[in-house]
Amino acid sequence: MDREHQPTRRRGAALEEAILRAAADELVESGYPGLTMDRVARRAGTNKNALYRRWPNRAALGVAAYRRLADARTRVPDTGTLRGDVLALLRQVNCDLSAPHGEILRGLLSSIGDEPELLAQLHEQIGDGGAEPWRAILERAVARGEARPGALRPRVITVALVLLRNEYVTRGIATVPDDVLVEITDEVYLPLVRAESNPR
Amino acid sequence: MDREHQPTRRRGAALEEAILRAAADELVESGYPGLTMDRVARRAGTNKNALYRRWPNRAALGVAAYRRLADARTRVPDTGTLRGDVLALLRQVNCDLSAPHGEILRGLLSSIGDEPELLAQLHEQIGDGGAEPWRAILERAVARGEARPGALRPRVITVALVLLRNEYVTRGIATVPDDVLVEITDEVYLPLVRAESNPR
DNA sequence: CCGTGTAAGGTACTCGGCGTACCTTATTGG
DNA sequence: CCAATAAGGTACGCCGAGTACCTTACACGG
Repeated sequence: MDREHQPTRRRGAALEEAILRAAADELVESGYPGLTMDRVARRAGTNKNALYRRWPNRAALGVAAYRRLADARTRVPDTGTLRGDVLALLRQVNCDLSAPHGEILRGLLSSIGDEPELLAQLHEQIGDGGAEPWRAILERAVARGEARPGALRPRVITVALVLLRNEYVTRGIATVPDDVLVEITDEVYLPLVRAESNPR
Repeated sequence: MDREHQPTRRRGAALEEAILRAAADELVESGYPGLTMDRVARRAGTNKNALYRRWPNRAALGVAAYRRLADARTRVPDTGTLRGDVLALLRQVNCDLSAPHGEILRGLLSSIGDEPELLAQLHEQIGDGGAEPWRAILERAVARGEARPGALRPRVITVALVLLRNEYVTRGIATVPDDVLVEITDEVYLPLVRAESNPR
C-alpha cells in the first residue's frame, strides 16, 4: 500500500497477482458495477496501464477475477443416501455461491454480450465445472440401486443445480430459502432419477 | 431548426406511446446496451426530459419497453399427446423468445441489480406469466393418464421452461438447437411427470 | 376569446467510467 | 554497464446518465 522510499517495483506475475486480488476484492465488496478500472488500479497500488496491458477490457478482467473467486472447489458429500447428498450439495452451493456471487455472475453474464470467448470461460466455470460432483453422487446412488442407470445423462444430473441457479437469476435474491432446496430435491430431482421400480 | 411549421405537439398518452415504441425498437435493433436515453429521445422525436418525466432511469424505461415486446401471449398447443404439446411449447418459446429477447433479458436482469420493484415486474413477465400454458397441457395429460397427478406442482410443471431459459442465460446463444429441446423433453420432462405405472 | 397552468421542446451543463497516448522511471538480463 | 522491457504518472477524448433552466405550445375554465 504505502510505497516506501524504496521504489521496489513489482513486475510480471507479482503485479498480476496483486491486480487480481484487488479486482476480486472489489467484486466481493461492490459487485461487478463497482469493479472500475480506476478503483482496481488504485487498490492494487498501480495504474490503469498495467491493467490494460494484461486484459483488453473491463469484462475480461471481471471474468478473470471471478474465476479466482469461484475456484473454491466443491467438495463431494457422502451421506449414505442420495437425498442426503443432493441436499448437501445444494446447500453447499447455496451457501458459498450465494451473495454476492449470484449478483456478480448476473452482472458478468450481461456485460459480456458479444464476446463469446469470455462467455466460454464463464461457462466452463459454472456450467460443466460444477457438474462433476453431481455425477459422482448419482453414480453412487445408481450403484446402491437408488437411481436408475438411465439417469446418468448430463442434462439430468445437473437439473437440481440448474433449478437453483434459476432462483438466483430470476429472483435476484441473496440466499435461497432452505425449503426451496427441499422442494427441488423432493419434487423434481428424486422423482426424476429414481428407479421406476422403487416407489416413494 | 424548423421541423414543420405546424408544431402540433404530442402530449400525454400519445407521446408516451411514441416513446415506448421507440424504446422497443431500439431494444430489438441494438439490445439493451443500445437503449440510450438520447437515442430513444431522438428516435421518438422528443428529448430526454420527456423520458425522465415518466421513468426515473434507464432501467425502468428498459423494463417498460420489454414488457411491451414480450406481451405477445403464448398460445396453448393441443397436439393430443403430452410429448407433442411439450415440444410445441418449447419450440414456440424458443422461436419468439430467442434473439434478441434472450440477450435483452440478460441485460435487463443484470442492470436492475438493486431495484426490486423492477425485478418484480420482470419476474411477473417471465416467471409466472409463462407458467400457465404449462399447467394447461399438463392437466390435460393427467386427465388422459399420461402424467401422474402429483406432478401438478409449480416447480415441476415449469421445469422444461427453466431448462430452456438456462440455455439462453448460460450459453448466450441466439437460438437453441432443436435437439436440445428434444433432450429436455425426453430425458427430463417426460420421465419426471410420467405416471409410475407407465414404463418407457 | 383570452389568460393561465401544465407539459413539451431545446440546450447546455456536470459527473463518472472506459479506453488511449505519451512520456518518465525503474528493473532485468545479456 | 547498457539497452530492452515493463512499470508509473498524468492527461486526455469520448460517451452516456442524469439535471437545470428556460422557452414555447397546448388545453381548459372563466
